[in-house]
Amino acid sequence: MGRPPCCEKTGVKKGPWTPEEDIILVSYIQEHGPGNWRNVPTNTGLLRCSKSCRLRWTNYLRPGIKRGNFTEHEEKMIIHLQALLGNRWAAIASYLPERTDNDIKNYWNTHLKKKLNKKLEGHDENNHQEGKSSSSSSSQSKIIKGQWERRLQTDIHTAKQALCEALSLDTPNNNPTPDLTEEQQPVQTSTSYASSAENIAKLLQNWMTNSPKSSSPCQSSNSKVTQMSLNNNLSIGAVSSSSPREGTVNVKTGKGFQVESKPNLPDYKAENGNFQEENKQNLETQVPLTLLEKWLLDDANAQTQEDQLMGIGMGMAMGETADLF
DNA sequence: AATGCACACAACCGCAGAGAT
DNA sequence: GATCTCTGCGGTTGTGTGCAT
Repeated sequence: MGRPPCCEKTGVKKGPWTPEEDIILVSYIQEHGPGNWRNVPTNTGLLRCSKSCRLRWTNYLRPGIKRGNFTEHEEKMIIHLQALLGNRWAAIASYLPERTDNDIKNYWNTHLKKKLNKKLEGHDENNHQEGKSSSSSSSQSKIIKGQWERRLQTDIHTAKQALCEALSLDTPNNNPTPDLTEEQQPVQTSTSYASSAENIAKLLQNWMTNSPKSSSPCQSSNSKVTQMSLNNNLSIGAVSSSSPREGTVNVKTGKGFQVESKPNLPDYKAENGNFQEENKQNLETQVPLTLLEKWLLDDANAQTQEDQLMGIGMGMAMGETADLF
């Protein structure tokens, strides 16, 4: 049974999103809430694949996303979590609620991987210089591999401790990014979506009134700059809420948000039923965090869980990441 | 000034999981 | 249980930008 494509391949626009498309998408989601992505292109008139709409929303338009440079602390967390979890970017992202998995993945691929490789190469060179016994790269790799297996047993505890420290230092709501200016800092409010919704409303108003001439598709650099500012505007004041709202939403699937959707577009106040993706994220960030913390702290289960860990993150020697710092 | 290259990031693609029917 | 549909995830690609030559 062949799986049907998520959308018709013909007549589907690809490439960078224009601000106009963003506005359309955001306003639609304001009205109907995120979900039912299959209907989004038809209902909005966007010539985009449903998946593209979802991706655009979850990665860039969704409230609560922090963009810009990763802090040193975030970097540490990513490295440790990657060592623990492997390339499970969504899981890693759940510990950094303001970052998307795509962002983390990109950052890993472009920055951290190189950084680690450099570190590892430095290790290799040191090994060459220190011990001339390793005459070939293959024998060295065997040694490294053997070392890794042994070191895993000891370093896993170090990694646990490091991650534990990282987690204790970096609770999302009380750790403003030190590298960012005040303007760049996401505004932390208790009214999670309300403020961001207002910003979206402002954005919509400004865009409608100020840029009627820009309705032509703007590509290249202008488009990018506009998109960035748009994203920033949308993100302001949309940091994770203080506590997950209780409700009837299926947390796992995120479904059920339509129930309380408001038909009136101009009302951008947060509705309980809308933006449950946000709620879902909050919930998901809490649950695995608890589990991990439990895992970190539960030495009694250490051996069993280390066995489980052997199955993940095999590509990364834990000790190597610990050595980074 | 023109060209080429490397890098960073946004977006796409295909697969898998899970719920609904 | 089989099939359909939707969503999420991870890998990969495409494109814009900045820098070096």
